[in-house]
Amino acid sequence: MSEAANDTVRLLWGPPAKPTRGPKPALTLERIAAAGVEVADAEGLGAVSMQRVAGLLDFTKMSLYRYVPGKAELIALMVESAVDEPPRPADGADWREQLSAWAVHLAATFARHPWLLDATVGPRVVGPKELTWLERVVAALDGHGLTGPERMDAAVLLAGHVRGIAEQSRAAGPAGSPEAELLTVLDTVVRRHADRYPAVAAAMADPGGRDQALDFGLERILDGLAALIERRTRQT
Amino acid sequence: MSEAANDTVRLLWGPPAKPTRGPKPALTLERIAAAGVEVADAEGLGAVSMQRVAGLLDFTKMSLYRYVPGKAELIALMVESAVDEPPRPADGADWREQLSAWAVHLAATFARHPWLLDATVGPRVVGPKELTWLERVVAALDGHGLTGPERMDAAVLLAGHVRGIAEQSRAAGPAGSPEAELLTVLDTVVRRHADRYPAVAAAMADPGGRDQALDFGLERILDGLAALIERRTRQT
DNA sequence: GAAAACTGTGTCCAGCGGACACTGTTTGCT
DNA sequence: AGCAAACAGTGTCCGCTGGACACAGTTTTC
Repeated sequence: MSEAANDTVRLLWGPPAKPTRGPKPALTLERIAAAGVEVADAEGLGAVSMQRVAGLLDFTKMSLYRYVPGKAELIALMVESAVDEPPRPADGADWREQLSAWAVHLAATFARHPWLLDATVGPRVVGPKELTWLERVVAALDGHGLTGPERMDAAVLLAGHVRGIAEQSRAAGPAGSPEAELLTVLDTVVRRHADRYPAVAAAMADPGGRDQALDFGLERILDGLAALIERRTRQT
Repeated sequence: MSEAANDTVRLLWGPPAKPTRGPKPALTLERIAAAGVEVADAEGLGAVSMQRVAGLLDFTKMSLYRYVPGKAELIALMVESAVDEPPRPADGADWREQLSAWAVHLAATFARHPWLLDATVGPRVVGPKELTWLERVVAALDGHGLTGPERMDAAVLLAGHVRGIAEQSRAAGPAGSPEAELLTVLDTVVRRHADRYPAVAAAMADPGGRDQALDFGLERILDGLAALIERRTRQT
């Protein structure tokens, strides 16, 4: 195993501390992660630098390296710190209700910490809380005739959808924000080139709330899963 | 409209050139974008810097700023340059076949240029080719009883799935790569904490190819859309 | 009491995106 | 024909980044 991956695993999964000899550390991984989250929440992941985080804690940036091997690991800790515990399945909830609640809760997490979208692109080591999300969705699908890989694929499908929606709703942003402006830019561009993009232009001209995207995709996915499950259980 | 957004729109959508008075430019936006793509293909988006791209063209980095206002715009050009034209719908293909081909082709694009995943996170201005992808998917769903917003939501749903799959298959990576190692790390972690993640552990222990993820999600989504379309058309 | 182990600091470096002043070239206008 | 405006590419400079390293101060163990 590579050094970096090993370090990250130890940080995320390893024992919380070990008594040592020298002076007592003035900081904790939790405080450092929280400071990073604070910066990212306020100004985005791009504003997170060692300097910035250390300054928020009234320390020098190099002192952070006593706790964290590098910036990548810091961000991994921030992710693990910002991610919620997934919702516990309600008593008597069937798989569909469980997955629906799961998706809504995950979308809320992304809404609370939009930088999670940036922090979770690319291959990386996942932490315990993040893995618990996967556990819940796979568990909800247990015993309905799906194979192991199929249950994992279903999880990827759901997570991908929530991610896509979160990305889209971040692109909307609060009114007056630079993000919101991009929507009017898109609108202008599409209207100006309506001949090249007639279907998009027509679809965008249609009235109707645009805030149903999460539910829309969710219902389609769940319908598709239900069809498969019904086929499998009937066949057995 | 903000300056930055305006500049990007002009670069991506504006007229290709305008005759001027001074010396003739030695470079073109196309060559610059191609150089950027070359670097990103070889070493990832992180390796793309003004210095690097300029060096590949045997120019100084500052000369690039004569063509491109900043790095963000360079990356926008790279995206537009790397993205394929979406497949033209085959004659007589129904909506389901069209969307299926669309998704497979998009996944192939991500596989060819994995850095596109990094370059397309966050709010940004989309280019003509990128918008053509949206056009195709919305057009394929025309005339099946879906509202405009629903057609757009379906597009987001499909794109989100393909993205999720591309992310996952990048995390796998070629054998021996640092990415592939992360899979064994995940495997180890899950096995070591099998008591906390029994469902995931069981699902991962199940045999079976893991390369069906794209098709699996795609079929579920298309089944879900088919159910909605059938409901709508029957009702009319 | 001495040595070992550890924390936090200061200094240094290469690389980044970008501002700006500058030289040299090409063009259109008078 | 000549000149001035407009433009291309270069070199220098700045602030910031992540990180290496040596060092001083503190605490524990032998």
